Amino acid sequence: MKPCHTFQEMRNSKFTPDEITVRCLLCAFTSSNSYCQGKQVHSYVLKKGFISEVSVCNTLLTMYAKCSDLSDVFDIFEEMEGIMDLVSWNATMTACLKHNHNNVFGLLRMMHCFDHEPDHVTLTNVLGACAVVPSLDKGYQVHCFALKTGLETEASVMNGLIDMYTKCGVLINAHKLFDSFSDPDVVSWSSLIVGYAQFGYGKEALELFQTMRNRGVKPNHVTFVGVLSACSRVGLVDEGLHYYSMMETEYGILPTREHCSCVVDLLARSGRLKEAVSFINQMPYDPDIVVWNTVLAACKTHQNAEIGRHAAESVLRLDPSNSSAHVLLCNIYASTGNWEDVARLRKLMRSTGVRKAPGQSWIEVKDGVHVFSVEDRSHPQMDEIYMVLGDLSLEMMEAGYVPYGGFDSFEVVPS
DNA sequence: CTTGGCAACC
Repeated sequence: MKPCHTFQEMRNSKFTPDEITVRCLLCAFTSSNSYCQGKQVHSYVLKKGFISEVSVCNTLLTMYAKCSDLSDVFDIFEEMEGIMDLVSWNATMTACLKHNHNNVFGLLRMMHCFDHEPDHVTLTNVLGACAVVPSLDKGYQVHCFALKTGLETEASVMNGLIDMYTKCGVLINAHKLFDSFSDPDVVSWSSLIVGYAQFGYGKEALELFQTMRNRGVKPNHVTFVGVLSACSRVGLVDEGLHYYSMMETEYGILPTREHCSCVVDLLARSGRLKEAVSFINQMPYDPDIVVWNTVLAACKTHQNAEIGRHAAESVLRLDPSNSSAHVLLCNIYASTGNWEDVARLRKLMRSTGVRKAPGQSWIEVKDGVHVFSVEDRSHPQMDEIYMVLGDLSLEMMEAGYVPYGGFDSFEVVPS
């Protein structure tokens, strides 16, 4: 029986729907992602005057956050002045975080002005926002607040802190916090494993995975993404393939698209390019741009023109304006002396106006964000920055560092 | 019967 039919039947009966009925309906439409039906309930809510009920508004906020965009969420939120409670603030923050809107900190300041005290849901959201920037400065402030209020003991806050420190690259803090946690769950373990894997500590990640299993915590699909990428980073290809099959046979977890991408990365990065392509051909998903880009990058490293050409052409079929695939394909044609195709591709790029998007990086210093892009020398302290950069580059080379892609792509001073 | 299925490949 569908919720809308039950609702219709109820309206024809002697029972009158109340705000609880409405909330249940909204929950149902939120989980089935039914925007149109959710909107109809919204109209009903307005007609029957339930809009003055704060819990109904909160459920509306959640429904729009899941089924629509932020403008619908803010429309409701702005109409709620005077009746909003802690849940309203939290639901709106969750919506901002979900839609990558950078207003979580603004909402935190606003809720403070409205005399609402943050709870563990608020802190979990704010920590999530610290992790995406990422901002260690703000993260430390939230950590202090969590200690002061005792919210640190809350599992979601603890996991949020572990994830925040991981994303900020301070694995020591993440691990310390993890050790102080009496009862780490699958999320805590996975955050740490993924963190170690991402920063290149594959061995440590795999050791953590082993300890986790020994302690009887059941890994899930996210844990395995971490495990597979850990294997990929340190070149443990056969171990990675072993974990990939273990995932299904021992834990009954069916591989998602992410797991398949990890296996492609695992094979391609180590130079087993043919196997990577045959894995792509037999995996249960249509290959997307991510997997072909992975293969393409690996072909560049391992100097494989034949598969590289296939990968680049596949990327361009899915995204005809992909500039880096154009450039790499050009290089592949050139490396095999295929000058006709080089000329053809260069002409095509000029006529379609495909240009390489400039790379950007940024760093947060105190309360300002400093942005840098290629060949941009507009920063007021540029001379000092390049002096330090030059020293660092020398030190790195003396230590034996060879940049990815070789020295020809390594520029100390822009031309 | 109102906020959280938190953590994820390049």
